[in-house]
Amino acid sequence: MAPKRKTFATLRKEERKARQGIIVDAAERLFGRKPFEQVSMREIAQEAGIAVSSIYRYFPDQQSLFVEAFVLGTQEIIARVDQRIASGQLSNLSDFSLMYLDFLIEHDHYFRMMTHFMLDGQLSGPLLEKLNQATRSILEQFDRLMAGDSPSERTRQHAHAMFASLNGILISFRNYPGRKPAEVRSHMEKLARLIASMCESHHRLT
Amino acid sequence: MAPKRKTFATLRKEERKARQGIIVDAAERLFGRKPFEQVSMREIAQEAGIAVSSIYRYFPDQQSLFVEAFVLGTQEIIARVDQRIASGQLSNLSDFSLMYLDFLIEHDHYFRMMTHFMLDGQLSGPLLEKLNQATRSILEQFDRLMAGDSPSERTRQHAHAMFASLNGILISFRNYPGRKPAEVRSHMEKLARLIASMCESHHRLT
DNA sequence: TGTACATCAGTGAACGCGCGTTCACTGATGTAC
DNA sequence: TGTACATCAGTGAACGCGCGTTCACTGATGTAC
Repeated sequence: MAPKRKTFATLRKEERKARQGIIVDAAERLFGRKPFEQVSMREIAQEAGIAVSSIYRYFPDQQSLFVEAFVLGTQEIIARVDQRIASGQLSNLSDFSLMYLDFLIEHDHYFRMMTHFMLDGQLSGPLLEKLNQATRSILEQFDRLMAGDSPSERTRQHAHAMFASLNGILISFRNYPGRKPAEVRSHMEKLARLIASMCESHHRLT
Repeated sequence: MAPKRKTFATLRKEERKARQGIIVDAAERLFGRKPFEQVSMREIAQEAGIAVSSIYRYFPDQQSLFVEAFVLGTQEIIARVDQRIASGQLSNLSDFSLMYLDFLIEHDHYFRMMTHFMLDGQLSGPLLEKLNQATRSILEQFDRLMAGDSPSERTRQHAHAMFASLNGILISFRNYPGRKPAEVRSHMEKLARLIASMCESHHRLT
């Protein structure tokens, strides 16, 4: 009895997870179309092809749903980076920075959420913990790449500086007035490369 | 008749400006207490000691009022910087960066607004223009300080990088989990100094 | 000086809207005996 | 195999709230003759 029940129960769990996924996917599709703060539960329901009230079977409230979407995004970027590092691309800081930048330019909604959560931080306990974990993971990626074999306080600082700078570039020039998206992007990349090289040489020399 | 009428009219204008100022001040006081997106017209009215509908005698809508508050903030920071530069303090990039940082840490609501507008950019024409002008002014300050006597494309890039990095520091570590405000601040300052020195030496050397 | 009129600050009450969330219910599927 | 019961996905309609904004009005002050 125990194994059989377990299998059935597991299946249920999996189906539930799959349904949650459908809802999150619908939300992310909408995030691609408009600022995520403006996406309502009604819209998500419509996009997912279900009733509004059904969403509440899978998420206790709107914030949890949004945080879930954010966390999935984080996992995606981390997986992507890990893979590239393992395959030997992404050896220097400049490449890594560009990849981080490009990911966030393309997944703009994800960047918006990140900024929004960083700016507000009015989250209840467990959600906040999830988010901090996500941010920490990203920071560690920077850290690992710069540290090479010997992590140190100094390296950690450079990693922080680099992380902050890239976020700052994304914030500060995203609405660069009078520029086309492609121009904005190339300007951002130029700046990222500049800072990365500054950071690298400084880290090497001192 | 012409001169007399003019005087009267001018007085009226000035009184009007003064009343606008009272409303903006009330708003800013509230911004110090809670995130500015959460400040409602009703609250501002109460804080200013007037009726809600009275606000609409002085501002066409909420957004204009907020933008006005933001623009005044920008003017304040620029005036402050100009003064210090004129008086000979603030000769190097590091000092300048720290001052910029400190201003935004202390006027947190101002930083929030800045980020919010940068992130959204869903403003109608004239308001958008006002904001861009404000941002440009700040960027020019960076530019002027680094350029010394010979402005160049390269200098401009370094200024941009510095500007972005500082904004990024403010965004990325403002909710550094488990740190007290004083610790956060000193961490931010450390990073700002690090980047400024990287930037300075790089700009000098190459 | 007195009178009729224009201007404008200021107001309380109401409008209309969109939102997140809850409720009571249906119907299908699985479980126990 | 049949029956009574439990579980749970899914739903449409409604609740309640807070918000920005508008409206019709009052009363004070300035202007013209």
